[in-house]
Amino acid sequence: MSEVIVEQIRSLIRADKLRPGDRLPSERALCEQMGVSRVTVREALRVLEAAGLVAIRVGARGGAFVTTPSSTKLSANLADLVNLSPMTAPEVIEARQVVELGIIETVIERATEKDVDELREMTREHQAALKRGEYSMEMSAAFHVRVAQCTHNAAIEMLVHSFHGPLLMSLREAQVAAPLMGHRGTSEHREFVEAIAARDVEKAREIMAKHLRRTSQRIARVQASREKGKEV
Amino acid sequence: MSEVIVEQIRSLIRADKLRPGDRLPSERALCEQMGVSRVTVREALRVLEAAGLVAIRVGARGGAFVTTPSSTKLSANLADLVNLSPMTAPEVIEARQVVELGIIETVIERATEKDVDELREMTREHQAALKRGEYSMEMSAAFHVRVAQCTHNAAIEMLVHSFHGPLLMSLREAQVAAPLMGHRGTSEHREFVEAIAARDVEKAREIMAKHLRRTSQRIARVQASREKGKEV
DNA sequence: TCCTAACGACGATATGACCATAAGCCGCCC
DNA sequence: GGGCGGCTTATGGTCATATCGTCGTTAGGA
Repeated sequence: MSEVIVEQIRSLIRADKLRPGDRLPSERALCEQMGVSRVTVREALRVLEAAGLVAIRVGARGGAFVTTPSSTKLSANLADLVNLSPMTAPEVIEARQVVELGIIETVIERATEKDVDELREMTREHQAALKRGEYSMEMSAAFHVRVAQCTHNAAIEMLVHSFHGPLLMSLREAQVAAPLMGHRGTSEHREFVEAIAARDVEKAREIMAKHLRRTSQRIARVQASREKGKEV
Repeated sequence: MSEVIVEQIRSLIRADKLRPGDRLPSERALCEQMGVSRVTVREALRVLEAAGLVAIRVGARGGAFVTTPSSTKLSANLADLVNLSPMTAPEVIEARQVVELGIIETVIERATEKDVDELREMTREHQAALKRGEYSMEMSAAFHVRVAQCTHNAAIEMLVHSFHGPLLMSLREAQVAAPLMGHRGTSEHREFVEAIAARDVEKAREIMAKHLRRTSQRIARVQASREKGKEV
């Protein structure tokens, strides 16, 4: 079975026998090596690719390369869960609130001067973009991710990153990206950064709580109107 | 490309044209329908299967059935990320602490009588198992997941559930499941349940914080000894 | 009526062939 | 002599066909 091949390669990667950037043998070589047909090997590689463990390039010197995994695939899977399972967008938002509020203390504790400077720069750019009418949900998401990076904890960063994918998609699907009310959003971002700079946990919590509450209300309205649309 | 097929089917599922339990056409039928070969269709189905969107059964009346997605696959992916990416076990634990402490307020707000009763029953069973020498990490994980269920939020539940998978694996790999120090763990669990029953947020937080701190120290020791083992 | 054996539908795998792509090489032309 | 374009070749992508294992299903016999 091809599942066996998948597990075999996966464990090779886990055991550090294969490291990110390494190239696996060619499909034809793997066939021979494992004693199976090319179809089977290909199915295994496809699964690994879908899991984000390898990237496949075509052409000469192509093949399957071990990748340093990222949260992208995870985010995509999460998006599926949100859309297909008993998990609803409001629930995801609530989870997001737990995380983003929960990390504030750590953020304030660990944010470096560089972190704060970059956050300030980011809010400046966002407000400029807003004036040009180019402010987007992606920028807002980027801000929240950058805040999470201040924890200097890859797991937390990934968590926040993962949450934004599904939410963005949820909004995009509903095609309501236009009326952003970005003014209050960006100025809240700026206030939040200053609270971090001042190492004021209480204030930062307060601002972020308000900010997330507004966002969640907006998404709730979107959700409601979409449900309504379904009924019609 | 088979990616196209994947997206096509995926969007069919998203658009509710295909619902959980539905059976997709047979491979041979899909070939004809999409104008591609069986290999291509199979690769697409394998990817969907790996993503947890369909389950494939063999034999007569077999085929690809749309599944109601669960967090299982997501959890597996998360485990990969933990093991393969710059993300370390201590980082995951910190993230877990953020979530499990962050939800306490919600847990206390929403826990029903039934929730509390079941938690009490669970701790009783666990203490009995401990006396029989059968207490395991799985039981501890189950407790934390059950607590998360009290939020009645599928996203949060999945989050906590996902965290325990990688951590358990991390411990099992290091083969240190034996010396559990389960006595303090289970009694802390019991105290925690009573704090929930009493709707005492502060006390619950305090107990859980202490509990998680002890667990994280234990895992840190495991990590340290494993690193040491690697060097040798 | 009930049990069993043959049938058919369907996925799993194998084989061999051909196409598309892209990197590297070599020769041609300036 | 150097730069550039076409050729070579390794490699993934796709296809057609064939065979096998696994099941429901069903028909025939006890």
